[in-house]
Amino acid sequence: MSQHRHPGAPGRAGAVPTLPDLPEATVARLPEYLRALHNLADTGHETVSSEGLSAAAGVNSAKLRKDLSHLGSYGTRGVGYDVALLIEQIEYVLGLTQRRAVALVGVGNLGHALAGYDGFASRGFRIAALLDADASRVGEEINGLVVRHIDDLPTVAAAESLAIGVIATPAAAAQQVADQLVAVGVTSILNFAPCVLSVPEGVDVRKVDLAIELQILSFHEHRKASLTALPATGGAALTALPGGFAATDTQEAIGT
Amino acid sequence: MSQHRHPGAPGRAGAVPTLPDLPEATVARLPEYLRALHNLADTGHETVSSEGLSAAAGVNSAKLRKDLSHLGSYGTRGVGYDVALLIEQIEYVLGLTQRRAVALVGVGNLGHALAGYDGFASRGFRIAALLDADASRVGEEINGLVVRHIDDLPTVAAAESLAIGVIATPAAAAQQVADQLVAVGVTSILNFAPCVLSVPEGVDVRKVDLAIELQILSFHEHRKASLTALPATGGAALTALPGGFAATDTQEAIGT
DNA sequence: CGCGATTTGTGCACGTCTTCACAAGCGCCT
DNA sequence: AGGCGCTTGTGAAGACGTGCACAAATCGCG
Repeated sequence: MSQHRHPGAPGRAGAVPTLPDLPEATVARLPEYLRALHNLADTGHETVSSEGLSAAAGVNSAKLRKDLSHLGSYGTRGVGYDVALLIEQIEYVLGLTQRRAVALVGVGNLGHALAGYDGFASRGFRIAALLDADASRVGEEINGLVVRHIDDLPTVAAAESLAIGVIATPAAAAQQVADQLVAVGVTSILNFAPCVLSVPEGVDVRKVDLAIELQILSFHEHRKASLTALPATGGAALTALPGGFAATDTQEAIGT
Repeated sequence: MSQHRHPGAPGRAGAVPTLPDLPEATVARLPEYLRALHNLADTGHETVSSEGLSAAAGVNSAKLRKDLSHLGSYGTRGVGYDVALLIEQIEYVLGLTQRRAVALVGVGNLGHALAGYDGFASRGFRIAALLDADASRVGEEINGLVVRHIDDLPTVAAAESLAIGVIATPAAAAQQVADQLVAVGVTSILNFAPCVLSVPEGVDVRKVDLAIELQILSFHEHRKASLTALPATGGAALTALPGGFAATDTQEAIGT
């Protein structure tokens, strides 16, 4: 029937089924689709159209179809996508068929919350160890897990198949922790510390910086404010501006 | 001297100094530059080259120069950028010259951590209120702030100039909270709940989903694993594959 | 059995982002 | 004063991502 073939293995019939190498943008959206699909499955839907799924995931429907087509997806024209099948496929592509072990380093304010966050457990991950450098925190029990000292990392890595690490330490400690993680074979790091990590090639780092997100929002606030204020106040708004670049720039323009 | 003009106000001489409308990608990087610059300032640097700053921020130096040029930046050729001046400019563009008030809704696991996170305070924000719908949490004191009931939101908004809200509730409550925030005039929302929010036009929403970040890393893990495994095992790897799409696809290819 | 309604998958054009490479500008040294 | 080395700012090209619009495919119904 369907002559479907992966984009990743185009010509060679019977070629090894390497993962199609998806565009990064697509990969970043797949988890969102997955979440929406689980919701749909829980509410009894068996199939869903690209229109319906894209609405649930908050994206354009054409984009969704293109994304799914990249993974050689099985929709049926005139009907839509089989929810269960699509879940299975996306979970396979994302490597979620096995529950991945994650080491969480840094049990401070944020690390504490992460340790208790159900979202990790419910979406394919298992916190295999809580680690901290602070001896006074070692031994503390959080959510059924005991905090161990960071020096136990090699032991933990030996006992578990540990590929992913989460860094929730202060920025000053992050690089050292990253080095330790890499040393025991971790090849993916989720970094919550506000700093740049340098890691060897082959190691993936994703960064989440809560303050940065707010600062981006702040920019848009600033922009919205300046847009709505100016048409009303006209040139008078000039005097309200801080010294920075805008004033300099503007003064030159006026001086001409 | 410098005939500099904002891209945002191209032709009109003496035009109102609207913010240059920066590319979204640039906006997302400015906070990172800002953080790097603060580090440099703290370590006594007065100027920095694009090479140096880009290294500290973890980006390409050409990209950094282009980003900075977008905001009509003042570097000096042969020397570099004045650290203090650049900080001032970026902070102005990001709207951080005023300390912005933020309402944090949802004081569960994550909200608790966010309430205690210094990064907000140290980077231009002030948590103006902690709110929760759970009456048993109301009255609790976190980091010097008392948790108030979500119904007090209008009161809070009236007392403060409140433009930014952070949602750290369970997904089920997020949409309702978003509506309430919008109703009191919030125009930027940072959403930690794993769901899509629908908001009126003019309201910005940024989403942070911790599990999604891990799932993206998981994909890369999966990919790395399949890349290193296949050349060694060859076609035998076929039998090791899960039932999902790969098997279906492959079996068809084999069956032919 | 054929037709129309519906929905997927995708070619194409457009816009955005990235990167290279280099001219223009600046300071320093002689 | 002049030249030299360094660094910025930017034009142009290419890679990437997006969205439209439509042909191809499937189902259900008469």
